[in-house]
Amino acid sequence: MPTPHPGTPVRGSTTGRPIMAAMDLFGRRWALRVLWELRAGPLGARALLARCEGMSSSVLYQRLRELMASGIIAPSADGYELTPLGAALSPALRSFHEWANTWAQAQEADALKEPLTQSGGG
Amino acid sequence: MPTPHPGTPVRGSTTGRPIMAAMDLFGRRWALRVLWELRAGPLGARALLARCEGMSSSVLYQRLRELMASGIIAPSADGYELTPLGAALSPALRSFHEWANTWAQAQEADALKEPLTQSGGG
DNA sequence: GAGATTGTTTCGAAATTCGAAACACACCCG
DNA sequence: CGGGTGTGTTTCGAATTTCGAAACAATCTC
Repeated sequence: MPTPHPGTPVRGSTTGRPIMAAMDLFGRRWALRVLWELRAGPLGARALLARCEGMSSSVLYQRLRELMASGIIAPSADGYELTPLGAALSPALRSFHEWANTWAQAQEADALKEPLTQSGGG
Repeated sequence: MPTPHPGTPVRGSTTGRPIMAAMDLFGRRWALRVLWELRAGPLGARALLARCEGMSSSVLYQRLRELMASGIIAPSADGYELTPLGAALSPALRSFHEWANTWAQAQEADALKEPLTQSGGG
């Protein structure tokens, strides 16, 4: 399970197109979440574990290694922090966040339209 | 492994914050990739399998079920297609794509700075 | 130097994904 | 109608990934 790099074949694509390498990297459990938690500033390993309920430390360190190898995060005095490259992901994460809110609204709308789980919807 | 929904506890968060549900959903292998492949228009299951080298059909159908349950994709006459909600992910995917290109450039720059794997860099 | 806090690794168990094969259904050709 | 071909989908054992809990190391406090 090598860390994907742009320009190198990855799982899902032999071409090494950067977007494919990125999707291999971020399609791993907790990878996006770790970046999300680091967006506001550095955090230590145990702080990250505390914020990501259910993440096991073995996976955290696996992800940290991968993200460091990718140049997205780096160790700092206060734990781990986004590098400039990692910070460049912020627009994408923000866009993601906005979409998630749209999603939530759509689900609420659906719930109103389909009160089928209750007998006497009103 | 229930399909995550905004407003409902998911792996990694009991709060059900939409962004957490989204990260649970998209942090599964091939999920982002399937959306990426569908961004330009509908594709059938076998076409998706062909585009995603190495994806097994069992996982494809698992992801398709989850994405349908989430209202992100829907069956169409030509296979599967993004719903309006799914299409709303395009800005995020595009932003992601741009970042991946930045990443690739950063890696090229690094390669020039550290010709340590060759004895007589030049 | 004992206790508390954080960083990190280890390892068996559980969950996920792979990989290949099979079944079902429609379509086309003769 | 009978046989190929192409697509959609499910199944199941093997391989990989993640979980979960524990342990060890290093730092800081008192």
